[in-house]
Amino acid sequence: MTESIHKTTITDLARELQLTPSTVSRALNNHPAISAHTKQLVQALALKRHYQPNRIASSLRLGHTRILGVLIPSAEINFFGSVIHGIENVARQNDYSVLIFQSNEDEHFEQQGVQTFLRSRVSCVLASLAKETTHLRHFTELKRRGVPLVLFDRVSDELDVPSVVVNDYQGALLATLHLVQQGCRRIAHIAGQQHVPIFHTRLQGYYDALQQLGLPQDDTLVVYGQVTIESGYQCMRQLLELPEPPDAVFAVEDFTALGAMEALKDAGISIPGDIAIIGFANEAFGKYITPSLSTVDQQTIRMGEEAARLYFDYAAKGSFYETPAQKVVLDPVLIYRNSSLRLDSG
Amino acid sequence: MTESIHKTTITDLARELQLTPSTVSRALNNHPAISAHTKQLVQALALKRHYQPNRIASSLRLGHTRILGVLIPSAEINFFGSVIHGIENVARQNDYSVLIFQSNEDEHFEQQGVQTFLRSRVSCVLASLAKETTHLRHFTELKRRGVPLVLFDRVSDELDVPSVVVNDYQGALLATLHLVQQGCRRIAHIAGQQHVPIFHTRLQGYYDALQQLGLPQDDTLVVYGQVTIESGYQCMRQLLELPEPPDAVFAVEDFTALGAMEALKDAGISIPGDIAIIGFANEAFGKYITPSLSTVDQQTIRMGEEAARLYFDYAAKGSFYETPAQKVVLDPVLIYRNSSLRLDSG
DNA sequence: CTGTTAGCGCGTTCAA
DNA sequence: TTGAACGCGCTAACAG
Repeated sequence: MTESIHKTTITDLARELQLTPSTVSRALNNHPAISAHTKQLVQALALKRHYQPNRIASSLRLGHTRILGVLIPSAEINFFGSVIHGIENVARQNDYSVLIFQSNEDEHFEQQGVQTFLRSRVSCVLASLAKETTHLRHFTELKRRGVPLVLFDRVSDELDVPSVVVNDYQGALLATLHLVQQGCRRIAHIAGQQHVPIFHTRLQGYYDALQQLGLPQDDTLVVYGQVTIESGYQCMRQLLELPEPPDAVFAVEDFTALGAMEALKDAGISIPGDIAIIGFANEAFGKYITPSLSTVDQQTIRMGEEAARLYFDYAAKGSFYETPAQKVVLDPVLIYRNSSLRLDSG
Repeated sequence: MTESIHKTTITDLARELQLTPSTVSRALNNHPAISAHTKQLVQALALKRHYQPNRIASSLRLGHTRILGVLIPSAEINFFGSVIHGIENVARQNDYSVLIFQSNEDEHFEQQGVQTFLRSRVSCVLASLAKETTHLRHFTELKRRGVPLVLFDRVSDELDVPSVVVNDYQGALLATLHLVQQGCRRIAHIAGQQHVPIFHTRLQGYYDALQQLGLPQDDTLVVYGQVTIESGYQCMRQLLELPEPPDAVFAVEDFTALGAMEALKDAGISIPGDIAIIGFANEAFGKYITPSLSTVDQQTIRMGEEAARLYFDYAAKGSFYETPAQKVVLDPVLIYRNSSLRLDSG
């Protein structure tokens, strides 16, 4: 289709310069055994003829594509958009390209994605698992074939491959400590479903922070929600009905925090004066609501950069699967905003 | 690198079945001239040997790659993440893949992106121009070479190629009409920099709506801002100081609207009771602020889908550049939320 | 219905 | 320092 325009090849250049394709190829790739004169000649003509090397032919010959296959649940989710941003920037610096495939949280699509990457002969697959993924065969298949695989964010411990995640535990710890530092003493936690690993981890971080500070652990201060705005609202109402309500709330993520804030506003309770609030994830809206929402940033761009770097580091060292799989754990970053700042110094 | 595992080829399959590679190829591609028996035989063995067709070889032979090259300013911007989402979904349905390149708003990177796509021999380029792009040579080059090019959102009229944009004019018109429909009569507009086409268009839509309704055009009700939260705040203050302040504000986009809302809150003016507000762009935060922000949705996912479809439609019809370039103009969709709803029926 | 032949464009032996 | 020859894996034209 639509292939009327003739594309210049090294053969064309060779013919015009009375050389062989091999020499032209070498000259273009800056091979040491080619005279400076010839190189100049070839490169000048290549420019003049608008020569563009055919990567397909080159890939076929070389056996690899310089393409990173990125498998994500959805590009529409901000988190993954940022990760793509990070990956693509590092890829570009290494003269690699990025192929995108969305699983749309469907295991079947995920398998299809792996297959597409296999067929495209990508140099590496960077993946974040779909929520509903139960079987990991398609990923072990990649490994079996020697295709480098790096996991990020939604990882699996069963798969023994390099990965990068954010330290949820530490994020929860820091968030809780921060509230105490602001003078709060009865810190509540609106938790998520405990079968989801990250939500469970955040609860642990919350508990351990209290323990580290010698604060009592009051189980009435922990309520379990559904990780939605509405659920955050309900959970907050529940906390307000306590005989001794909290003076601060650490919400498992920002939407929950938002719901909690709405409940407080409706009840005429001041934030952070009466009750301080902190969320988790640094969603885009947090900066714009009133009061602005303190939260824990998950370093999404860096996550993408690190994932890509993991591949390049291994590739530089030689083979990918002969080194033990490195697990990069990113430190989350506290974002101090008005919903939790009671003192002047954050 | 890391290529120890042997990959099955059609030749391997052919040898094992005492056939020729051509027959195997045809069987796998479901060629009509192959017996059902042979097809079954081949396909069974392909499965058994975990055969994955080599797309590189196929592309080299066929002369095209079934890859869409997507050039965007940044994957971190929500808008473009959604567009990618739309593009990838349509691409996948057609058994195409999506290659991503970010210009990071830099013309030099943009050129580099086009070059990468040229070398990768993508089947089509879908692009949204970088803000600072002045020269269009790299794009005309694509056209010159017969590589299909579809522009979306940030398009250029100089380039005579298919494109898809959202109807900003109509969005502004609808937004203004909506405010009037809610009983407002003195509608103000916080405008953007008029050298930016979309901002200028929105102003026109605003003017024309007033004219259509026979409302007076009061130039003191139009203030020009910088399209930031702070600027929105200042512009709103300016409007409040008028001898006859407005009873509604159409802001050129959501961040401006947000700033305006903050100014109103600080002044103790009720939204929408005293002054109704509507923004533009349907940014993620609008749903979550109080009151929730009415706005104009730009149909980002559909924009991606339509852009991809534009290519597939042309490709199906034959050659890309022999048909006049179609300009798809998407109808924006009004999102009615609390910042503008004074009546029960939206 | 299947086999034979050839070539897509490139990079890499081996030879000179 | 350059050339000749070959093959990566696949598909399409031509034969039979």
